[in-house]
Amino acid sequence: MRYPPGHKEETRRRILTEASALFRRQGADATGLPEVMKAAGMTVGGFYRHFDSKSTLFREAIRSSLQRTLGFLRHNPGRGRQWLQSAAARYLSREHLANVAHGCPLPALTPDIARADPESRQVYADALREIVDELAQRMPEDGDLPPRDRAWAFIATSVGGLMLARGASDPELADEILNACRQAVVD
Amino acid sequence: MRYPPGHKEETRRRILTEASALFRRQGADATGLPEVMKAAGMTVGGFYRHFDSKSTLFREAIRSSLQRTLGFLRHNPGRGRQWLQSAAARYLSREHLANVAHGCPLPALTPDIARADPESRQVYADALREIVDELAQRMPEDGDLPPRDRAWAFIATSVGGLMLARGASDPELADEILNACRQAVVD
DNA sequence: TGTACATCAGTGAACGCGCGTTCACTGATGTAC
DNA sequence: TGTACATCAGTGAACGCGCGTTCACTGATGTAC
Repeated sequence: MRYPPGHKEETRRRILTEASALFRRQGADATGLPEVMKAAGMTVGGFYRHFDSKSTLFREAIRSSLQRTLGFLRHNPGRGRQWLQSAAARYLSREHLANVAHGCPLPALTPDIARADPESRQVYADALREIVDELAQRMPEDGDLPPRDRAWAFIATSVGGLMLARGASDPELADEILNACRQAVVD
Repeated sequence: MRYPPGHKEETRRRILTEASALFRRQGADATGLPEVMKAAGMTVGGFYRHFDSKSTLFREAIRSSLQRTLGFLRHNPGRGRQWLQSAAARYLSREHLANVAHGCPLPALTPDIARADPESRQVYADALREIVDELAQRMPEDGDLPPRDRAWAFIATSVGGLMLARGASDPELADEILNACRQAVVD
């Protein structure tokens, strides 16, 4: 072969990274393959050496970005109330609000996923289960509800809050939403 | 004129209704004007007698569907814990889960709105303020946080929970999310 | 060591298609005189 | 009362454009003998 070993894998990874960012920023339908390939430093013809179709690319982008989110959760040390507070502060921050392209895919892409093919939704459901399992273990002991249910509520409030704040044109309104949700998730 | 009085307004309303449903079901980018006009029983050429552009249509669809959601909130009688319980039971139900086209636009379209033009985001922000005002008045007295903050958390958990549940391909997983959020929002 | 051929990641033009928007036209009714 | 013209919601073909996908080709390297 005329390329060093690992070259193809590296190219595939680069396409996936760029596509994943563009999908989150613009939505899946508004992002064209020519644009993705240009961002990866190639022309569009080469795409099909790496992926079967645009929907396969979307599926793999979901998979890799959700695994990245899971990685962040696992990397954040500790548990209990303190862990929750720190996780919420990071997730519901102005930085995360502004950084759609490299942030959690859930607030940016969940509606696109809900409209996607069954295989993509399966990838999403599997990753969501891993995320809720991880969170359930980190939940504080107190509370009437089982940890897993509190974990779901934490995810829903965080994802919903960040997403709603991103829609608001007014930064003050966005801040108000982020602050309220940050306080609510730690009780 | 060759059409009875009110005919044009009625046509405009019909286009808006159909567009609003299609946007929620398929996303704004995946919904074409020919499709919208066909759903309204017309051909595409007539569209521009009623709206300036597709983005204007999107903006008006957001406005009308968010006003509808606000209408449902206002119509639901009572306040306090009971009101919250009943609102959550309706919002986080299997019926609402399955009925994307005629349900609340927030879980279906917020990412599309976040990517839209400033005018559309302004319409969204204004409606969101009306919704949180309405909810804050209905919140139970108890709790450490101000009613408005609890209202934001209620919205975020409800919208986030419904959206996340819609993404899951597995109905059991979806039910688990809905149940957990329903219990969490009433404390 | 030299030569012929195979491999295959990537190029770039081409395909059919549906998009948002424009526009000349239709035809039923209202208005002017 | 009758006729000529204006109005305007809606039609349907056309426009330029970018999409997802295909495909003949390139050219550097590996392999066979």
